[in-house]
Amino acid sequence: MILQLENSLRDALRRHLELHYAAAAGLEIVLETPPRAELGDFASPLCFELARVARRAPRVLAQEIQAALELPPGLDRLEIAGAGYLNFFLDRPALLRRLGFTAALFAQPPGADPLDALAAFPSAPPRPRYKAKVIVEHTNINPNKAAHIGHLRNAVLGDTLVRLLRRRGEQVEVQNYIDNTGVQVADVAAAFAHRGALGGDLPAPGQALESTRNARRGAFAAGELTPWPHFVPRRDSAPPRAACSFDYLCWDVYARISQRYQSDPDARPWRAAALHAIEAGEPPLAPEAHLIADAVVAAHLTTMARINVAYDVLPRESEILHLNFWARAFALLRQAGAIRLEASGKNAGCWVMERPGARIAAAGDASLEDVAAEASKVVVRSDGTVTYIGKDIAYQLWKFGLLGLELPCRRFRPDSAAPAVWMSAVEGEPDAPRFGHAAWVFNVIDSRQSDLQEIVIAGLRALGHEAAARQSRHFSYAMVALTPRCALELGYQLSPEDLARPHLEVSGRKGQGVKADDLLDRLIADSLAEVRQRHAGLGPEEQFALALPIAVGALRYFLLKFTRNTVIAFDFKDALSFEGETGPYVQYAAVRAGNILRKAAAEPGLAAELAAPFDRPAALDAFAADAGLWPLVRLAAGLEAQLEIALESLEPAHMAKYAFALAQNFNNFYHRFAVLGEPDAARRRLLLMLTALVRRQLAAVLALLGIETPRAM
RNA sequence: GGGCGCGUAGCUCAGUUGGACUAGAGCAUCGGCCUUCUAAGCCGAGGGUCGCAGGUUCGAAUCCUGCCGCGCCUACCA
Repeated sequence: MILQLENSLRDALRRHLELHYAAAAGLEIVLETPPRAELGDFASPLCFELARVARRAPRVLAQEIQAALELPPGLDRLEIAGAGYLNFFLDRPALLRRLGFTAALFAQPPGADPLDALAAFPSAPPRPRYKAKVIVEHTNINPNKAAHIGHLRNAVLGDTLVRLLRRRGEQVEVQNYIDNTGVQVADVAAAFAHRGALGGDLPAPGQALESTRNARRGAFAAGELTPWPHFVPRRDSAPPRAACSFDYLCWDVYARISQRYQSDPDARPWRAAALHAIEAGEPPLAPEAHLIADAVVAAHLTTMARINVAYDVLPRESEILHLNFWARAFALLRQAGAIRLEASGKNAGCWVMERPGARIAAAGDASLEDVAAEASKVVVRSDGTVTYIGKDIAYQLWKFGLLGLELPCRRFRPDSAAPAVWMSAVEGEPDAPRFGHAAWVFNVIDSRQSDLQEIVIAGLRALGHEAAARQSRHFSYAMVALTPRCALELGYQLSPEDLARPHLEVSGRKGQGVKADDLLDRLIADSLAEVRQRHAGLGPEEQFALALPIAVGALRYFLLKFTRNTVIAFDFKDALSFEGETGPYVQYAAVRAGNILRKAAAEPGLAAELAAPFDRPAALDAFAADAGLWPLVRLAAGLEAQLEIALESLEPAHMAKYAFALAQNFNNFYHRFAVLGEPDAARRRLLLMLTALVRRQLAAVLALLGIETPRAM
């Protein structure tokens, strides 16, 4: 609502400047929200900027503009403040009408939840910017072990980006790339293959998978676990997650084989042999590796479903290789001269690509050859196998439809409770959608890989795909690390240097890190304990249904409130908090607003009043002029404008901050105004309409963050 | 060595792309508020040389330069 007015005001200002101030050409029209509501609804410091080029005093220019500017409809007046600020005031009663303040609130069949009626209120129409398919690639967890908090940050950021884009009306395809032929899967497959030498009582992978599955099914059938996707223990007799989760089992297997490589040089060839067997499709290791990877993928999808993250398609690396995506890309790269076969130096025998913008530094003791080698990246190893860079260039080309190949797909686990998702396959199903062919691509990958992402984009450029290179975005974010305190809490041994560090990187190889499902389980246990205290009268199922969205809300908000390039130093104390700047705080505000509305709808006299439109213009004007109430209206109506800022800066944290600010303002309102106790009927009606507006916007912004609004808290 | 990022209250972080007398939140600490639409809340207090030094300009936490400190990357791993 506000966004449309803001845009029309910006257009009016631009036209006015073009017409009257030749010097203003190319000047950006900056509109911001004034620090205090009495200063107006939009402010522009453009006269200061204009003063510089027009060589006249800002205040004089402001007065000229004030006298001559024709305000677009919906705006009431323009005031000058300070040294030359332009402060614009909305036609506030008109905005209230557009926001539905005079419409009937609850005209609906009896028995329905009155809050459902809020969906009928006007909201801004979608305004897509890209006007073409957008691919967002996220999650991308190596399918060899359970997901940890670092993976959660990726998935939550990616999923929220998708939600923001879709809300703006963009056509988005969500891809989750599965590296099922890489070193990490090979390591776990090798561990199973050498389980005799590894010691312990590890069964064959198929058997291990079957036994964890049976353990889970048995516990579920016995009523000890909640249904998919959470599988949370209902009783103390329920098996721990580690006993019935194949990805947990693999977590330990991976840690064991990694340690074995460290301590036993004789074990190291296992890895290369496994990689070779997987690539050649040799049984039994290759089919076992596929079994392991697909089972772990299924576990990851379940984990992500717990926090409302879903995908459209899962392209697997095995198809990138076997369907000759790489072979095609390799031919294209050679043809274009983008890669060359190195004849000498440390990369002799490799196909390499120049690092973009690489400069030969004046190196101290490094030889010239080494310095040159550092400026180039290996795309094909001397043994003829392709590196990540090569595969990713092929994948990126396919995303843009530039490879000339289609990716056949089959339904992944169509018989499971999970939502439908497609997975690449050598032979696809005929009714599979046509994936790829996007105009914009966002790769959600942590900032440690920004170097590689730049090289991939340089690869597109080297092939002459300038537009695709420009429209490839590395949506980067900093890693999740552990505070030393948290690492100690988890029982890890730390060196004195580690203890002094601000944060510690998690190491999957050492089996270190906080597993995603463990964290969620703790959050659910904590929120369930709260719910039991507050809603002792509810049955266990209902209590659980309330506790779930609160736990998920806490987790998603925690991961979203940090801006992307802030390293999250993970600490249980902060992550498990439900107070202050948290998801549950925002949910609580929404629930409180809903409670007022439900109570209003339950009072027969009031409900009848609310079912009719509101016709008291004088009361509406007085309400619009109330300086104590307007800031909340202004803030609540600004959702779309905030969405634009969040998308412009690709910063989901901006949306999280907005959600918190709105909740905070509403909580303040909640304490200052007794809505249902308001004696003046007309004013009570308007306070209720404001409550309805805020409830609607809070639920909407929470949904954008992938957080549900619980029915009660 | 080079590249990228960071340095703001005791702690964890925001800061609308250079703007508005007083740099904002949350946590922690201290003090108040439940007979009222749920206290997962509200109100208040203390706490800051925005790493340091220069520069650019009407105006700098924000831009430029140089230092200091920290993190990540700089593999024929991804």
